[in-house]
Amino acid sequence: MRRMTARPGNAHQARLLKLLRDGGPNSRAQLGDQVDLSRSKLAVEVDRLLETGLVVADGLAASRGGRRSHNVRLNPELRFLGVDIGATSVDVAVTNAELETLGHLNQPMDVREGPVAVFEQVLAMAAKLRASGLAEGFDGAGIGVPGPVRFPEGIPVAPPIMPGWDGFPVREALSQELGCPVMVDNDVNLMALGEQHAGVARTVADFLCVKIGTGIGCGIVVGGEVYRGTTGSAGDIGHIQAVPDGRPCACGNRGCLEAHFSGAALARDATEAAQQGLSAELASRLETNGGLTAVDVAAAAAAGDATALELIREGGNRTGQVIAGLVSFFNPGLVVIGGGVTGLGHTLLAAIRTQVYRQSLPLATGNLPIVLGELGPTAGVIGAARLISDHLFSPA
Amino acid sequence: MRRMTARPGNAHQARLLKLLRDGGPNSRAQLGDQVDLSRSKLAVEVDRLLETGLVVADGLAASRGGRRSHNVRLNPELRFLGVDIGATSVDVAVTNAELETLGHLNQPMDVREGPVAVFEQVLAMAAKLRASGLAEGFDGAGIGVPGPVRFPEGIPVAPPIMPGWDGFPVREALSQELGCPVMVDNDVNLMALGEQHAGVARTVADFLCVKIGTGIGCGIVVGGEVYRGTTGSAGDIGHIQAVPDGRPCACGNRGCLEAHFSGAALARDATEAAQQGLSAELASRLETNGGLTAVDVAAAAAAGDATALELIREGGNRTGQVIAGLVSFFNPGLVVIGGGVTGLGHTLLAAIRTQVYRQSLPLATGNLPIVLGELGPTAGVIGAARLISDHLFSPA
DNA sequence: GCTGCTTTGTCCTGTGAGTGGAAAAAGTGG
DNA sequence: CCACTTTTTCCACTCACAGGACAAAGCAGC
Repeated sequence: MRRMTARPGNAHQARLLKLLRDGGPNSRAQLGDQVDLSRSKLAVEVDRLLETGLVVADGLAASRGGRRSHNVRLNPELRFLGVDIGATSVDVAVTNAELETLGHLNQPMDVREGPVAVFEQVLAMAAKLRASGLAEGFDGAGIGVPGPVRFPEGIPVAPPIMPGWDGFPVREALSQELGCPVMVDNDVNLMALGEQHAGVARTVADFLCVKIGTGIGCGIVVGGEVYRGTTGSAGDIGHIQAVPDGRPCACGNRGCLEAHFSGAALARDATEAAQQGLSAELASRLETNGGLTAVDVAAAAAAGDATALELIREGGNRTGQVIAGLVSFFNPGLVVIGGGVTGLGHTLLAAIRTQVYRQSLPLATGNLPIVLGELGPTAGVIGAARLISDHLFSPA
Repeated sequence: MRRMTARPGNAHQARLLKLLRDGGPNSRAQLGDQVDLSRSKLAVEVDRLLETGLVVADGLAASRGGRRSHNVRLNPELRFLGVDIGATSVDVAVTNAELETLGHLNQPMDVREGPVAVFEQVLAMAAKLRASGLAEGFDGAGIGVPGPVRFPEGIPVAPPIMPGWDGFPVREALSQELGCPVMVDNDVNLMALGEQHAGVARTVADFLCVKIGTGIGCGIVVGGEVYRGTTGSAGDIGHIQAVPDGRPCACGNRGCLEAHFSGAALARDATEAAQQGLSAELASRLETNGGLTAVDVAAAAAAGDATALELIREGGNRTGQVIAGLVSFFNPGLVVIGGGVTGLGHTLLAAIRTQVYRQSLPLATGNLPIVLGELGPTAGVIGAARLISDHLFSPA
């Protein structure tokens, strides 16, 4: 199949495409109920979309009491590629134009190997998905990287945990390789987009999405739009001071949140505890696996290990303290917690909630849900697909 | 003069009004250069604005090499009222439609006397300004109050420092009394608007405006628009924890920024220091005035008093620490410091800068000016006038 | 003061977006 | 088969707006 290259010709068409993306197949009459256009105008725009091939006819709709309406839907052959590059693993997924995941691969990988090696692997994974018959090609791709991005150009800037990526033209390079439009963003922003599109944040205009993985970051959504800050580093909360004169951090300061709680810090603290003989559970795991990760701590906690629980609780307290500050400042309508350590589950959530509800003022917390993300590891790739579809479904 | 009641009939007219407000008298030709409209269309819209009386002819412009163009300007008889209610004083100013301050009054006053008493005084001040010939009436008024506001309705909600105001229909009541449209907002947001309109933030889309007065608050501007949060309490940074297990705060927690540094806290600490004999300078001022305020501390610091300087420096450090966190999170293009304690000047600013530049990452601070507000005590009233003019100069 | 050139303002017509009514087409339930 | 509903198409009409033609006004040089 030839890849689609069409873009909506005006704001009405863009609106219709997004309705079809978010609401699935729809009758012309139903579409008419949702947009404020006359029937005649709507018919014209739908016809034009059909001509471009972005939208196809899809049989007759159920009757609403009279003549049955003709259904339309986004072309089911459209394919988006969602890529979520984490610090220690990569997720690649294929979606249709309605952003339903058709296939999903996950592989361990170290970002520090640099963009060339990483993208070789990403392209191989994409090829594998294509080979399995899920796609003949891609109409667009969204890429998430674990660091700040100069968004308009799609270029990582000064990423602390991924040296070698600074200034690498990710968007340009991948667009070339994949032969389709590409958008690049911070992985945390994509998680926020994912939860907004298909997760817990569907109905909230202003929310925060805190991702606790190898590092800690925060997606900020203002009025339904991701806010990226002046230089693309908004939401970089890992280096907010959580403990005065606390642990030294890679950034050169002391007491950064990330130095006290994150996947990496948790693994380090757990190993330390195991070596000091504070926890038999952790020690045995350390021996078996030759190392500890956040997953081990989660398992130990689930098994009732007091040390593991305490580590989680303390980390949650630190995180909650920082989030409490952000809540006072930003007054969001929702806080989503996600990322690798969500396995720590309700122990973590409870600690965070306790801090926030205690420290922030009632007006800000009164009606503020603090919840775990709904999409888990797929939030990133769905967000990535959403990113590129938002781009492609906007007037050229 | 009969008050104007007209509003722009469409987005073009709104655009033109704002150009005339921000750029002063302008020729039709110049306006044409700034908006993307054909000359014919422009002429029609300008004529309609002339008909409404919002805009008047203003002679001939200088020649640009050919026929001289006709100038137009906002009706010079339009008057806006800007009211900035602080915790301990009230500012009232009259502006023309170009938001130039024509008259300004300031009076001490305690908000805790409640809305009825306060507005009695505000109305008296407005009447005084009117009586001095500056205005025959008002076409709109903007009101700033020192606490969170449910913005669409113009009603204070759960304001900690102004009991008795909760739920008082400020907008409705004042609109009745003044006989003109009224908009109400948090005083910090208005300061941000003021600095954006006529101060240091004219060219910045995303910035923070930290006001340190009796309390501490922060105006947030995202993409040129004030962000107010889900319940109107965004920017309420006074109760972010600055010192773990620090001083008890009126809100019930410990270590809130406001408990450690603010006009009130500074006065308290200075008094304590004077009583303990730590500073002769402060002690003598305490004796003379029967009490100390932030102004005394500023004066003592200017006179070189070590204790006063240390108080300011410590407060600046605390504030800087909190701001550093906000900078990491929000990645603004500018931070403005304002409010009553700006008298503390560069000692304070230096302390804040040190903290922020040390604690936040280079990508966020690399090109981040941290400056004092340019407008001082007039920022609030100018912001108030700007608020109501933005409202009135938008399509009905 | 006259002449050629530039800019500004006005008038007028053409175009394309969009609305809303009428009528035809396609169903449903009795 | 009939009365009624919904969907779709068709068409005439309105309105916003662009852009060209032309007149008015001003400048600079002679």
